[in-house]
Amino acid sequence: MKKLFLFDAMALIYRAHFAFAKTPRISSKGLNTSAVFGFANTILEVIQKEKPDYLGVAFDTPAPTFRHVDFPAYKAQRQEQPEDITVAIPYVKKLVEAMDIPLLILDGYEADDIIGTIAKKAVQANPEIVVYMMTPDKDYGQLVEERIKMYKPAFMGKGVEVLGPKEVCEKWDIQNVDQVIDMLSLMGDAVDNIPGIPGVGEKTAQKLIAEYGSLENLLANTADLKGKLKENLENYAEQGRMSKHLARILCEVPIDYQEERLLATPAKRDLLEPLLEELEFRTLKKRILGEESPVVVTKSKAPKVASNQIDLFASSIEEETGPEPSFTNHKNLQSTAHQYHLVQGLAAVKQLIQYLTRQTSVCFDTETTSLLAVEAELVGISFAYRTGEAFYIPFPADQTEAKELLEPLKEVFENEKIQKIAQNIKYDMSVLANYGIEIKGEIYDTMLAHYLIEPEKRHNMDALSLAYLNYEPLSIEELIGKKGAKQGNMRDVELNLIKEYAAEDADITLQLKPHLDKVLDKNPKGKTLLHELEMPLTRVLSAIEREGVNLDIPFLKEMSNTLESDVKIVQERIYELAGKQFNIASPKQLGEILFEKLKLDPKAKKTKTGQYMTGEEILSKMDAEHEIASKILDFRELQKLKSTYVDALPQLICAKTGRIHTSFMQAVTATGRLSSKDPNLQNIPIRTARGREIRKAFIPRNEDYQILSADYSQIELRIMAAFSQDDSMLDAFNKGQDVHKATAAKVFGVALEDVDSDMRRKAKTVNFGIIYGVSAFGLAEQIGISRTEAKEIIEQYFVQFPKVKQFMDQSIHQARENGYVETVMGRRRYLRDILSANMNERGFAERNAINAPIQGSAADMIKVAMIQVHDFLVKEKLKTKMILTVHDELVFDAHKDEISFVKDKIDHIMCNALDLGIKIETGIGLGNNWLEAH
DNA sequence: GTTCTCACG
DNA sequence: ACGTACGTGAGAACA
Repeated sequence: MKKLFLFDAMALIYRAHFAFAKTPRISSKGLNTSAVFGFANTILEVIQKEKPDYLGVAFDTPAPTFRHVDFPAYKAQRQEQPEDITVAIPYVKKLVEAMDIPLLILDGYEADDIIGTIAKKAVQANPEIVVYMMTPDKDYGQLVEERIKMYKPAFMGKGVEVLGPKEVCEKWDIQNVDQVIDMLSLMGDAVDNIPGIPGVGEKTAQKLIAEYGSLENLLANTADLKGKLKENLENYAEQGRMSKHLARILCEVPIDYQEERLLATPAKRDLLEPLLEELEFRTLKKRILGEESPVVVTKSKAPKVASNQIDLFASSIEEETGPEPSFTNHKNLQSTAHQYHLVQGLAAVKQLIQYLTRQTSVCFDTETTSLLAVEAELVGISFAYRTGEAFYIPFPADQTEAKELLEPLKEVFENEKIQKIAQNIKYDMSVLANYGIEIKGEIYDTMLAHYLIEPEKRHNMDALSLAYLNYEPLSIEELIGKKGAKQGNMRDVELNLIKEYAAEDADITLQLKPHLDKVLDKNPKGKTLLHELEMPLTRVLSAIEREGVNLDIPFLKEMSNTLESDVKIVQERIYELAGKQFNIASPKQLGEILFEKLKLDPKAKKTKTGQYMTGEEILSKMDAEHEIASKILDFRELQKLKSTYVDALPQLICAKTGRIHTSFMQAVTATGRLSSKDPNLQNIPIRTARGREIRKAFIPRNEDYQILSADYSQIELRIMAAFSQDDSMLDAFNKGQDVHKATAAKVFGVALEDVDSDMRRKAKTVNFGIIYGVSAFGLAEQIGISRTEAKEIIEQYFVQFPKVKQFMDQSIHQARENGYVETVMGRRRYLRDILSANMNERGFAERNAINAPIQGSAADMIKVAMIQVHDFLVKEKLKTKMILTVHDELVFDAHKDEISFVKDKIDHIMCNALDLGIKIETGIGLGNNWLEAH
């Protein structure tokens, strides 16, 4: 058998161009050679591997085709041809000429029509010939027959895909290849702007074609159907017929089939050599011209057929999820009589203490002047120990007097035998700590109890009261007004009103506890998490927050000045480039300048609200096109650093302590992580050189101290390895290998020492992707490769790490069975959309099913470590203090005399916090600021 | 108050 | 057919 290879040049050029979108090949003269390079590579690979007997390259022409004439909107919506492609086309033509391959071009016809015609004529003329159509375009499926096949070139040295009639039918799930046209006429084709029938996609089209065989037969029998589908088929019947007309590849192009013209011949060395030199394709040149005869006419084996690709998240679940679980054991407090007492004066307080100290469990709530615990002054405290009754103690504004009144209450708060219940107890704990009172004994936080029951719901007291007690408590707004400038002060609230409010809060919190316990008792792990993890952690967090962090203010002031002048310079340049002044920080104005005034290529669609997208991703793609793009990125970076960090942080220094005190939120994230706010100290810059500088402002309390930072190495990936028990991955970690490198070696099928930086980079991204619940699309976006290539990499990953795939499937399966997934310690995340018929929702839930146990287990681990490290520092009465936690990192203000001792102990605790059956490692650094400590 | 953009793990 | 990696918080613009 002889082989004829026909190339669809434009389709291959587009494919190559976008495959290199993120890291284009640029020649020293600034020419983007990605498309030419990709095309050359493809053609060369085919020649060397397949040794074709006949070759031809088909091009489209700018002249209108019958499709344009019959349907004016044809390809109208296609984005304008990228400049880089326009420039590439003449080079591709030159290349084809130099290789002495015939160009197949005819005005009024597209490449697919030409290829179709030649293919059909070739097999008719020569019974000894097999035609391979080189194209990534699925429409060619309609032309396939026994001796006409589609040949999809593949990247990365992976197997190519050859599609005969059987494969095409399988791919589309149809009976014969003619139905490819029917499929396209129904579902349409966005690329070619074939409209299709509204509301009909691949799945619906498959069903319809399976039943009716063809578009015509379907349209003749719409009476069988019902609903919207019927309506659309009837209303858009004509559009469907037009679509079919457009989708059909014309095999009667008026050209002759001259076999001898297509015969493969050696390249024209004198033309090819200078061309490759000009394009700076040095290695390619060696590959082609190094050999005597690059195009060899020989017999060859049939190409291998690649296995069918796997749809990662294919699922047949169609059912809707059931109703949300709700709590029905309501009791209406409004009808319940209550007694709220005002307790004024030392004598009355002492009397109350008599009652309180007889209890094993007491609920309390503090009223203060500020939401910031470090600055808050006590206005009152309420207590409750039995339902329907509560006590409110007002405190004098004079702080000395307040302390005096508070002193006897130590008997309650510092009593080890009394359990203290409160809503968001960390706040009350911190406020009381300001007055020298430590809450001892067991603590119970209704907010955290509910967080462990339903992490994604709201956990404020009003919501809990409504959900569990069917009662809407007095709102704080009724007392002091809404948040903001107009908000009043707790101190100014009338005594009887604040008594009702405060006492009620304690009463309700007390009543919530048994309801929450009842739910938690059904989940013993959740109960353990509350008492053994979250509650002890609350004390640690309170201590960290109160400790605060020292900031180098003069340094930040200096940095602010520098940033200000730099912003001005960049801003002036942008105005100059734009030709007018405008608000650069306004995405709306910026979009208009960029895409309307300067007419730059918007690269992406608009946002939902009809605005141009001007995000980092878009602008970086544009920076080759226009200087303004990179200047705007500079402006954004500088502006962000200045406003969010450099200028904002000094404002938040506490007057009392001279340090900054963040709040670590313990009941916010869906996965079990902490979050940090006011200020957020978990997103201090580190990725860019300029941003990183800000970390120099985080300094030890004085010269006797240093900053010590300890972070887990690859913690989420290790957890993934432990969960999946994948031998290769466990092995890499236990041998202390560079996992990303090891992954690259496996996925790209090379020896460990042959992994280059690009392969490692890709493998690293894939590893992250796995943790997030990969999609080919997401991975392609992330590393700037084609979706096909991404899909291949993912497939290869799962071949190499089969148990990882198994783990992912298992997680999703578990979520479907139970409605939730859980971490090592049993922290749950409910995934109500896991059975949703909506692909989007379900896909989201499925990715969460994979990610939540991993991210959440890492959170469990660092929380255990924090508790143990804190206990150690306290027990040893060390001066070293924990001051921050950033998901996988702990930061300490470490006394120099203690460093050597503390460092090893911290490392040991972190590495052994949880035993997952895998080696855990940390990185520990020291320095005179946070940046140096890394 | 919502949207966009961008900082972190 | 759709939109697409997981989890956060903050500042500025705009409605």
